[in-house]
Amino acid sequence: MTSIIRHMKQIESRLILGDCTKELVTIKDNSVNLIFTSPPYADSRSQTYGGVSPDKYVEWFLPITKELLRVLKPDGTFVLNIKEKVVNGERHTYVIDLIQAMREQGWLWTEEFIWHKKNSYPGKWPNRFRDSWERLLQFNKTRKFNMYQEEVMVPMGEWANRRLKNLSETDKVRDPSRVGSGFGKKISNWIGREKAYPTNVLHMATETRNKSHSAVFPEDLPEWFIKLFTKQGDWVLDPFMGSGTTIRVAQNMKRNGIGIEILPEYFQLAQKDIMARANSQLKQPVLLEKKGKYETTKPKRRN
Amino acid sequence: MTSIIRHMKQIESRLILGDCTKELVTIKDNSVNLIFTSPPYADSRSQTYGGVSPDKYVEWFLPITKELLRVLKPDGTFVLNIKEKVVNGERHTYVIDLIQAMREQGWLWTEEFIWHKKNSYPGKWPNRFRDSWERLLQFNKTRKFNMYQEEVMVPMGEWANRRLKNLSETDKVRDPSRVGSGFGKKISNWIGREKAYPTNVLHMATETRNKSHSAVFPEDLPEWFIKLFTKQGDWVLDPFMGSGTTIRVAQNMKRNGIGIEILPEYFQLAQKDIMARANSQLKQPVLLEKKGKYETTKPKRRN
DNA sequence: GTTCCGCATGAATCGATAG
DNA sequence: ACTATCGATTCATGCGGAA
Repeated sequence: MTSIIRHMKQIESRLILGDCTKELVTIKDNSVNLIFTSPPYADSRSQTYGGVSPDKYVEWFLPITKELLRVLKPDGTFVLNIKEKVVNGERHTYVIDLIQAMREQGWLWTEEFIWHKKNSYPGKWPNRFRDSWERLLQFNKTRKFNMYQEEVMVPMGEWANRRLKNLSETDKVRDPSRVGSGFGKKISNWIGREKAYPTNVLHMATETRNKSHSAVFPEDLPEWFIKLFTKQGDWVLDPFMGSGTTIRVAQNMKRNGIGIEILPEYFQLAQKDIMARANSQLKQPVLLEKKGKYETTKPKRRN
Repeated sequence: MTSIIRHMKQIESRLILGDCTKELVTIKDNSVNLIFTSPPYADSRSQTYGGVSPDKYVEWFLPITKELLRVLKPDGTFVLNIKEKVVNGERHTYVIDLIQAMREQGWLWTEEFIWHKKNSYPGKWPNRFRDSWERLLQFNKTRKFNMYQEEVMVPMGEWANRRLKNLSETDKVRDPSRVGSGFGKKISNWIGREKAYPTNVLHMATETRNKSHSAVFPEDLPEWFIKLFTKQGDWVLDPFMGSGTTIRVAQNMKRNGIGIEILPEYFQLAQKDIMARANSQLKQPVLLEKKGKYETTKPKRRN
């Protein structure tokens, strides 16, 4: 089943109930600007998703990434939030295996961001501390991808105020590094700046807001990447939509969204939420289409 | 050339000038409790180390890890500080290749800690932000390894921080930000208060103190792992000693040390520093032995 | 002694330009 | 075309001198 929710300014959210291994074929080649997703981790959430065994994870995921490679625009980006499971006391290698296999498919592994989960659960095991970070793997199709770095700049700290008060003579000229790295500094360049570029470590708390879905990331996370890699009117895809965080954020940021979810409960949650937001934002959202062999929700149509 | 510096309580630091691919054979099987090292990264420091090309990195490193596997005690731990280079806009895979190759050698990849470099270099590029983290890969020989988790406990989060801040404002005690990071030396001040186990994300600044060696990590880093994986009298090995940070910290913490360094300049720095500390601590350090084909430093003997 | 403040420094990377 | 060098980007930290 597919719902297409049209918002103002021709922005729409297309929600698909189904298995992304099958539903991705309905998406056109080179049509998506950003894929942001957090697939079911191996063997986890087994009660909800059926679980994929760690040993078969790559085999299971590769046909999907192949389709993602097809639908992504050449200047688009794929951000994959993933974490390997500990199996029998050892970190399983399916994530690094996946990176290598995706490179063979043609993906470029351009970056690995770290999501530091500031408020991760307390707890430890006899041979292990709490795991409070996850990988955000960035893949691209080409080296010329769009990146809107200014959009995620952060306010400069107090440092600027303190440092820029009194400029010495060396500050006014470029001061080259002495170790031959070619790295230098020119302090006077910073005058008047209010913002600084971030790093590839993201400090964000986990969110517990949406209790009906077992694997929610904070809205900040997709928001940051949507800002960084898309502009208004672009297309954002989440093939493992869950309760719809990514697509909802995309909607709020005036990006078109395509979300695919296999489980009816989550699909309905996402649909309800996104319709409600469209409602409150627009006063005239339109549920354009709804079709499929099996109707799992009551038809919903407002104004 | 080898120097053996004996400290009080039978603690000694054995410093070896030479190539670790050759010198490791002098170390007995199953004799080391912790290996903590930061090998030269691919292609970096080429002016000093000759540089290993990313494509040949695994091939170059594997014979060394094989020896390390031999000398490590069954309940010991190997912590490898490493980072992949960006080559032609893409993260090179030599680090993940290495993990896989080491597993085939018999290593268990038990954990990956993240070192978040709070003060990483400035700079951004058209398609990349500053890289402000590094991997600390934990490998083990068996699943039953020693881990002294209580030794690295940190004050409880918010609660303790707030309390600490109030204290410091009224009493002007100390810089609270250091304590907040949880990994400083001031933790001992808070014994008896509420403590929590840390996570696998370590927030530490890179060090700018040691001007003669270009690639120093902060002392806090080896200190944390030495606390976690060894007790007094244990043996710590660093096959890429550099200017001796790991062995120096081990010495201060009353662990025996073995450090191997190929470059005479760094070796001498390490030796001088470790002798000096032994001197100041003990009043009676003994330089027990010094032998080798080539003497690169003047014999040094103090009592 | 202690606090304050200026200052040099560093496992970097990309694209343009030169050889 | 292919490789080597160069310039640009920009900030937390510890140290040391000053107050």
